[in-house]
Amino acid sequence: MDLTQIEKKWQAKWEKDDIYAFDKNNMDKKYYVLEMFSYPSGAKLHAGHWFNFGPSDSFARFKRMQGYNVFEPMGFDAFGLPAENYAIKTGIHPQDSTLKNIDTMEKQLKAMGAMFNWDAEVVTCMPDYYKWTQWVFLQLYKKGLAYRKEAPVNWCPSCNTVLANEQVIDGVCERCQTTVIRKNLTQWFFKITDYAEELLQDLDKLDWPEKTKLMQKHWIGKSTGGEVEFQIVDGDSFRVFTTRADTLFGVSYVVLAPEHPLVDKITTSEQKSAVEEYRLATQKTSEIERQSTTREKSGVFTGAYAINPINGKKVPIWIADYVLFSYGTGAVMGVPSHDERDFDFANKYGLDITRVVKSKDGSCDDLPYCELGVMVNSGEFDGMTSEDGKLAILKKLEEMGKGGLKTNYRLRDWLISRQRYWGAPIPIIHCDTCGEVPVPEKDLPVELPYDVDFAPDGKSPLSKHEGFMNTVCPICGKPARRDPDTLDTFVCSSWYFLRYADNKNADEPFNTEKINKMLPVDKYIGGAEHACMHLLYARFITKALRDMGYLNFDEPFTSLVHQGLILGPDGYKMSKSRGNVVSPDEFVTKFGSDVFRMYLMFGFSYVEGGPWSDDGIKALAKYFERVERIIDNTCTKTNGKKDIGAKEKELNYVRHSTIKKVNQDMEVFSFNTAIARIMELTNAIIKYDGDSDAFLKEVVFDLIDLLAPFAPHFTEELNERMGGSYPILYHSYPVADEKWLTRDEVELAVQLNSKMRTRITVPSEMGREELEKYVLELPAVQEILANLTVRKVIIIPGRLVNIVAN
RNA sequence: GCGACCGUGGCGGAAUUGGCAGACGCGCCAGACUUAGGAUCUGGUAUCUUUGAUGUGGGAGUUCAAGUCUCUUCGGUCGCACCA
Repeated sequence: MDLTQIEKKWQAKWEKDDIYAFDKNNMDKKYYVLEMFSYPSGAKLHAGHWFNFGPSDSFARFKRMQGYNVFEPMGFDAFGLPAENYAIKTGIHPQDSTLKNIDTMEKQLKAMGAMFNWDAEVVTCMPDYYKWTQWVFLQLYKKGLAYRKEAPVNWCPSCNTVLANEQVIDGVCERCQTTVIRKNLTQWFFKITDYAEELLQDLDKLDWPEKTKLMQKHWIGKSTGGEVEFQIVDGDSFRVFTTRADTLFGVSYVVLAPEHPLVDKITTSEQKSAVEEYRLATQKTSEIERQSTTREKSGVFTGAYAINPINGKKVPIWIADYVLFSYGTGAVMGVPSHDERDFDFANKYGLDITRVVKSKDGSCDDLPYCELGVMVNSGEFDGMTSEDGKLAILKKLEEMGKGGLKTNYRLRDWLISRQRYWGAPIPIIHCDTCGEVPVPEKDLPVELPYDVDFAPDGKSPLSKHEGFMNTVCPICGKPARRDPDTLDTFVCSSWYFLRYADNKNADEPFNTEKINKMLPVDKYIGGAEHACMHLLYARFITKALRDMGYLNFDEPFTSLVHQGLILGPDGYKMSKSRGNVVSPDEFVTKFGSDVFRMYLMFGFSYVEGGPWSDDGIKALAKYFERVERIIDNTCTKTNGKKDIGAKEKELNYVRHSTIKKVNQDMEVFSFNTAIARIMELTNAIIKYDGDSDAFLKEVVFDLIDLLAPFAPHFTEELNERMGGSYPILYHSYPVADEKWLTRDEVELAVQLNSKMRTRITVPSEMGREELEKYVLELPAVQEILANLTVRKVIIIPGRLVNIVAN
């Protein structure tokens, strides 16, 4: 069979007959399968794209054959840095390269033969889409969930531009090797932290991989503790966050993050130069480095002192880079006796170390002692346990107006502005009179101009485009300037799954009633690298829109599956720079898309992925030929016998156990084992040498139906030869008949002291006692047990009998 | 550094969730058919000193029973907030 030929033939027919059409009137059985849309970076799809889309499409087909009304849309996440960098390098405009890439990728995706609903397509860089991305921004802005503040960015002093983290290699700019510093710029943020608690709580509702939920949980990073206010001698006050208020009496110094605004105010003239030098050095250090616990601690004394509110003790104020301004209050208290990090720090700089907690059983007297225990040297709190002491101290501080209980999250607000060209413009106008003014919704979209100089020179590219920048204030009508920044592409991708359901709507981003029926997504499929960012942002936007009444569900993705990564043949991630990118095209041309797709599904665990190898692909081509031979042989058989004898019974057992297993495996994306089962059924059909032709025909029909989601074109062709109804996609997926799954006899393993001794075959309905007696009386067992006393017999029905004896 | 995950034949990978380790396939070996074979079919294929013993990165533990649970150790992969 010429597979590439029949693929073209069936694709044309399927398109003509519109067999994938989603039935908007049958919402009761809707099933929304969504693969994370792709970024049109390279010109072509690589094997990894196929590994994402092929198997998940097979899953969608499986659901369709189970009778669901399947919606499987596709689109492109088209804004972003790579297109812009490519443009800077080559001069090709991001819009041109992106649209061209989308065009090629669409063609390739169509050639795959997936059941995508192309009429629902979404492309994020088109004005009819980003208009609504801007709308989302405005709604959050109105709700007080979007705001501006200063924030540090990676800055290359030589290129004069903001760098993405991935453009910073070992602390230097990837383009010019200049040391990258951290610089404060005014940036837009979304207040995702307002939803921290709900984002955390609702994880329990989700059918997601446990590890992903755990990662989000950690990312949100809830910790309950308290805040303590320290008064600076002759100055302001500041608060520290701590989870160990019970150690408050042991504070021997406090530390501010080097970026803390108070540092300038409090630093004494003698310490000025040392502090300045330290702050400059900190600018060059990344947060990941700063948090490293193995790195030697460093810090500088500011010359100022603060008062510990609990005991009035005067302690020095230091700055140190292990304190992050972005977490907690940007200040911590140093308790060397009960914290490893503080202990090292105090030893290095000769600070006091006072023990204030003892182990409960007096067993451990070493410092630092980081466990909970019993409080000592803590005045009125002596003798309290750490657990009680924490609360008691915080309660007292609260009475004094110097602190209290506080829950802290590691989650930070989402920085959404980018000083880049290739993104959705931020729909805000800055007016000298009226200040920050949102663009009226009727004026959306704020269109991204084409003729922009996006060479990096220290400013947002849009700020240099006078035609774009100059506008009038919607409130007072005076000349005003547009915001020159664009939105993070994660904003575009945090609501696209809503637009799919209503992508042609010109009046609103989506119709509430429509999406309430279509959403949430029933099965979301994509890479695990999105565990924290995209998946968290999409959850946040969904909840924010819900609170504004635009939709009525709490979570966007009910069930989530991560596919693994297909690595290059060398075992490394595929990348152009390594030159290990595997293109599917030559394999698709040679073997056909069905063979290629099924090879990906059979040769790798879907969740694990692994290094590419084309060793097994021929095997799948051969397998297709074997199946084709079976069909052709079966077609020539004509007798109508359906008698079920021993041979038929055996084949029927394999048939129904295969069906059962395949159905189970498909649900959990265990495609490789599903295919292995189908191969076993194939082998059993080949071995069958009975003469009940009509029965055999039934089994063969089941075989091609089972295969249909994996090899849609091939099975459609075979189905036609067999005279089955068209299209095979509308057949119902085989369902196991339990009555054929019980066998008359079962084989059991017989073990002595857990070691395999022999195997026996017994009637499957044999009871425990009868079985025990039977086994013990077997001559082979008698022989083994010659000089032994039986202590116990363990029977696992259908599996084994273990005789414990000595 | 922090967090998550993984480690099973020559290879890709299974193992009903604590119950016969190595399903299915590749590769390899032998045979059949053949002028021919990179086609097809049949059989074999964890290791060893093979009446038996050993074996799931290494070491310990729990259990009648451990690839699976616990501890420890080594190695690898992914994420860490401006790549998407």
